[in-house]
Amino acid sequence: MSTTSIAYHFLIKTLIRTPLSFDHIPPILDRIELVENFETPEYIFVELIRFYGCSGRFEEAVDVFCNIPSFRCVPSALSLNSLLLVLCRRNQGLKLVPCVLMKSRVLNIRLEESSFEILISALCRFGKVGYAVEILNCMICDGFDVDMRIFSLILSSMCEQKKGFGSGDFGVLGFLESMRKVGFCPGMIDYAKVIKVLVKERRGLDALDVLNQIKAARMKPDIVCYTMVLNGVIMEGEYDKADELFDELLVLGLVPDVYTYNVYINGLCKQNNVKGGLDVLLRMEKMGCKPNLITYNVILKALCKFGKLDQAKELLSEMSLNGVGADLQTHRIMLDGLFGKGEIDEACVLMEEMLDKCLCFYCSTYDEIISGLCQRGLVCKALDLVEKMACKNVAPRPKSWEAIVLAFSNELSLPEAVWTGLVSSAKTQGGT
DNA sequence: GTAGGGTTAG
Repeated sequence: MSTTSIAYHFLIKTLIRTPLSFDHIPPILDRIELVENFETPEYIFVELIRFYGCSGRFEEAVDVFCNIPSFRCVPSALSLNSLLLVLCRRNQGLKLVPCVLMKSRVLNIRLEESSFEILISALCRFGKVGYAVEILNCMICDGFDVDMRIFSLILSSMCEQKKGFGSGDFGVLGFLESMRKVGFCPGMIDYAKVIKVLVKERRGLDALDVLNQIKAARMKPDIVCYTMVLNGVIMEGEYDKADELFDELLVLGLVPDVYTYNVYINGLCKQNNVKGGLDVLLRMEKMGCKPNLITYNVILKALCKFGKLDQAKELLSEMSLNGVGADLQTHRIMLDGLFGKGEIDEACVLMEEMLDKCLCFYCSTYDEIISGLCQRGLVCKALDLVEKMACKNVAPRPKSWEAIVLAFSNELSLPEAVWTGLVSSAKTQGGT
């Protein structure tokens, strides 16, 4: 390498580090091109491309790349990749990519596996998985060895697409199948992602199918996969299959964790088998698996649904003894349960407690309680609650006001508090 | 050998 080229490289490197040096670069390049006659090393262009690209000057970066031959240099995938990398960072740069690819053909640059990888990851990042798949197919056709990471990346992007990729040949399952034919060996994470999407799309039986595929590939599905599939079949109401799955994972020597138990208990509760749910709760504790908030909420909800309020209250104190604090959801479940069983007084107490504890969210049961009180002629009590809600900035819905006004309809005039409440309620409704 | 992917309700 010539001393001159080293000097130019130094000069350019220095300029790149100097702020606002854009104007100084073209004259130097002109000089190298027209006055000097050394073979310019490619890495000088790589640095320039990165520099322009990182400054958002995509066109200039592309110009540098296209003009490389004028500098007595044969461009390779090295400069192409550096250009692709910067262009692929932003949508604006991405638009120039097709042009660059055509130009690189003219320049006789053979795309390398790494070039494809850059393009595919960019397309996946921008949510254009369809194009990523097309490029993947090109790679396969051209006889490239595709890195497993690329398959996983595309699969994972497919799974993250907002619009479900659904069934058929163009879905996740179709992709998985066709990629397996060209040598892709999905790992547990790949399978888990596919299962997750299927369950999310409420296709529990397809998820079960994938679980069987894992087994067919002589792999042992792990507890996460089992848990998701279990959840999937339960959502589809396939409770027999759920039982089979639970037995199966035990036979395989997998240890259910709190997620697994929660899903299973939820399934039992959905079958109205609260007793079964409680049994499993005992069993998991015995096995050393601590129930969490979700475990309790699921069972509490089932107990309340069947009006087993005493048992629910018992479980409530049990959970706090176990160090699991009730959350908003827990309170809502209990409130609904109490109200549903007609225990308005207790529901009132709980409602006040919730407001005191600053669990200050709007809850439709509040309105039901207020209406319920009004219907029983306990309008003063209802007004107390409304006031308490106001203190916590929780506004009753119009339904509550209607009930209150109705309760006063036999009287000559509404109390002032009701008027102001009504007015501010109207304002809020108008504003939203 | 590792991490990582998973649970109620709305």
